[in-house]
Amino acid sequence: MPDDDPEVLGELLVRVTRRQRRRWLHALAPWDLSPHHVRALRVVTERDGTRLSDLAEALRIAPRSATEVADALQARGLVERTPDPTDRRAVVLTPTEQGRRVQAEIAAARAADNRDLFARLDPGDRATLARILRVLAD
Amino acid sequence: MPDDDPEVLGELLVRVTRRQRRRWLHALAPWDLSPHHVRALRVVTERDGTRLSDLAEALRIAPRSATEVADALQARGLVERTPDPTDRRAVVLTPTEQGRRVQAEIAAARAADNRDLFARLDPGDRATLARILRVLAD
DNA sequence: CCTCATGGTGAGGTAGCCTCAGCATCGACA
DNA sequence: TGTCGATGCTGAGGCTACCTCACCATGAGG
Repeated sequence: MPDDDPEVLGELLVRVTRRQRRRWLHALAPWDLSPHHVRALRVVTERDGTRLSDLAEALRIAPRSATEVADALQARGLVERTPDPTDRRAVVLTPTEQGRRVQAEIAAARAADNRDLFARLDPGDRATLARILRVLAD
Repeated sequence: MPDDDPEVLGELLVRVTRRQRRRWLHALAPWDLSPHHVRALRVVTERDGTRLSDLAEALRIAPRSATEVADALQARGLVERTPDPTDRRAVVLTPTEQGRRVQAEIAAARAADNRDLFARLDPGDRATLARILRVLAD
């Protein structure tokens, strides 16, 4: 089996990402948040004033499920629900002070995680990998 | 942000694998099997005569959950439960004829999927990618 | 205004995990 | 050889994260 066999590459790719996912899960433990909640928190802190429907779209889940994600983040004191001033049907989510802090901490943890993983490559290989991945990501 | 920034690399990596996962999910639709069930079927067809406890370990789930996975595959006529001749407490799973056929078809689909994805790279880049991923996979 | 579309949520269902308890059997040891 | 803790599987019951469907309030265009 040659080294550029697509099967081998696919297998390697899943191995690397599985490994990385596990590391990430472990790194997340201190905050007791699922990756999905983390993603939601990130969406909410990125664009200030996120509608539930926007959140649903960003997370690619049904609107009804976005309600539950919002409930969870709100219960943890990370976001607040406030009425949308421009549409009285709508609700916008805004991060609390704690939400912003947690989001920042988690972003730092992710950065550290990535640095850790890719530190095994020299700068040249990192650039090469980036180029190749860009081709695959389209 | 330089091209070899770990953050960028991490982001690219998840983008590529998310894309690939979606393609895979789509490719799997004709058989109406979840990725997890596919993985289970593969485990069972690889080593002939798989104990439930072995399956649980291979899938990294609790033994009780392996029972359910086995139920599902059995209900679809893909595997059979037979008593273990060497231990009357145990149950071994063996693929049915149909199970083997489905497993082979799915393996072919995966191969096609991988060929598709990596066809965008020339052989040199494929080999380079393999080398780099091997470093990351450890 | 009236009507239809849109934003959020209650109710209720499913899939896939889990733990705990229970039963049969195994294997080691007195 | 009888006993007893360990092992293999499964029933019962629970949790989480999704889903659809129905409902209500509000918005926006005739």
